[in-house]
Amino acid sequence: MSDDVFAADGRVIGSRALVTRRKLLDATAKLLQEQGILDLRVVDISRDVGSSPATFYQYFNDVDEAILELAKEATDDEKPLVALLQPGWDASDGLERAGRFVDAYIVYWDTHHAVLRARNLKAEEGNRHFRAVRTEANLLVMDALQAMVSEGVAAKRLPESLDPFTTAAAVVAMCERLLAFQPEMAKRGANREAIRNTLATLLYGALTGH
Amino acid sequence: MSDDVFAADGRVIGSRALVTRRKLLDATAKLLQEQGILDLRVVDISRDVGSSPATFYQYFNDVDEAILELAKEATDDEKPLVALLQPGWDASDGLERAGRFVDAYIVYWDTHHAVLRARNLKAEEGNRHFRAVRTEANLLVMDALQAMVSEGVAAKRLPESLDPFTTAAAVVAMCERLLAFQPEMAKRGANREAIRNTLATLLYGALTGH
DNA sequence: GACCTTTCTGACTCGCCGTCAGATTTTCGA
DNA sequence: TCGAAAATCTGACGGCGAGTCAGAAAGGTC
Repeated sequence: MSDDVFAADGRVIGSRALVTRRKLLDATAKLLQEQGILDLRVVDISRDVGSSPATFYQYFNDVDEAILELAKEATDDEKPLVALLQPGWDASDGLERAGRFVDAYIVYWDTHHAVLRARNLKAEEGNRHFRAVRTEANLLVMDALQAMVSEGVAAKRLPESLDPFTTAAAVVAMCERLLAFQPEMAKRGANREAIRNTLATLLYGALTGH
Repeated sequence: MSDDVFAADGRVIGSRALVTRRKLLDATAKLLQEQGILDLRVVDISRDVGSSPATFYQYFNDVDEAILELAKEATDDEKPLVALLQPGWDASDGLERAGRFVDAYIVYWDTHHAVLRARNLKAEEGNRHFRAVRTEANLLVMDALQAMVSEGVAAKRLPESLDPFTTAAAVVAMCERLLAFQPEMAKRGANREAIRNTLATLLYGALTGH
C-alpha cells in the first residue's frame, strides 16, 4: 500500500500538483455546501481555485470522483466516534454517555453534512463506489452499536424481536436524519438542546432498554 | 380554490393538454426512479412520452416544478397513515398496531421513494418550495405522533427529557432512513421481516415507553 | 542556459437547456 | 360541413457547461 496520490490518468503526482489537487477538493467541498450537489459545476470549482476546467480533469475523471474522495476523508473523522460506543451504558451514567456520543456525532455531522448528503444520495441511487464508502463508514459505528444491542438482548433488558443489526442501523438512521431535519425543526420551537437530549434519551432507550 | 390546472405561462389548460401533462409527470417519476435525480434530463422525459422538449416547457418551468408536483401527489398518499396513529398503543395490542403502521409506511415508501428522496434533497439544500411540501407531509404524521408522546410523558410512561415534537421527528426519521438503508442491509442478512419487526418494536418503545 | 519533466490551459466538439415563431390539431359557430 | 379562431405542439436556434487534447508554461537538473 503506497501513499502516492494519482492523477486521473494514473501517474503519480508531485508536490506542486498535490497542492492543486487539494485546492480543488476544498473548493468542491465549499461549493457543495453552498450550492448543493445539483448545481455543482466543474467550471465553478475551477474558477474558485483560479485555474481552468482542464486542470480539474487532470486530477479527477468527473465531479463524482472528487466527492467520493471527500466522502472517504469524512469517514476518517467518523472513526473516533466508535470509542464512545463501548458496552456498559446500562450503568448509572449511561444517559450521560449517550449524550456524549450525540454531541460528538453532531460535531461530525455539522462538519461534513454536505458531503455526507451527497454520499448518501449517490449510494441510494445505486452507485457502487459510494455504497462501499457509506457501508464502510456506517459499519464502523454499527458494529459497536450491534454489540451493545446483542448484550442488551442477552441480558433480557431488550426484547428478542429487536434484530441487533437492524437496530444499529435504526440508531444511525435516527442520528443522521434528525440532524438533517434540524434547521426546519428550529423554526418550530425545537432548539438544539432539545434535539440533543431527545436523541440521547432515545438512543439510551433503544440500546439499553431503560 | 379551483381545480384548474395551469400551463407554465399561467393559462388554464384543456383536457388534451391535461393528458400530455400527466404523461410528462409519469415519465418524470419513472426516470427519476430509474436514473436518479442527478441524471434526469428534460430531453429524456420528452423522448419517453414521444414529444419534444419544448412541450415539456409548456407545462413546467423546469424539472424541479414537475418533481414538486409529484411530491405533492405523494403527500396525498401519506394522509391515510395518520389513521393508524391513534393514541392507545399502550394497550395490549400496541405492538401489533405499531406493526400495522410500519407495514403501511413501507408500502407508502416503496411507492414513492424516488420522489421522496428528491424532495428531501431539495428541501435539505434549502429550496423553500420543497421545504414547504416536506414540512406539510411530515406534520401530518408528526402531529399524531407528537400527541402520542405527550400522552406517554403525561402518564409518566416516558421520561420528561423527551421533547414530543423532536421525538415525533425522530420516529419519522427512523422510518424514512431505515427503509433507505434496506437494500444495503439485505446483503448483510437483515431481511424485510426483521426490519419490519425491529422498526415496529422501536416505535412501540419510543412512543409508549414499554 | 539547454534540456527534460511536470503541470497547466486555450480552444474545440458535443449535447442539453430553454425560447420562440410558426405549424398542426381541435373546437365551434354559422 | 366549412372556415376561422383557439389550443396545442415542435423544429430550429443561441447559449452554456462537460470533457478532450495538443501544445504552452513552469520548474528542475546538470
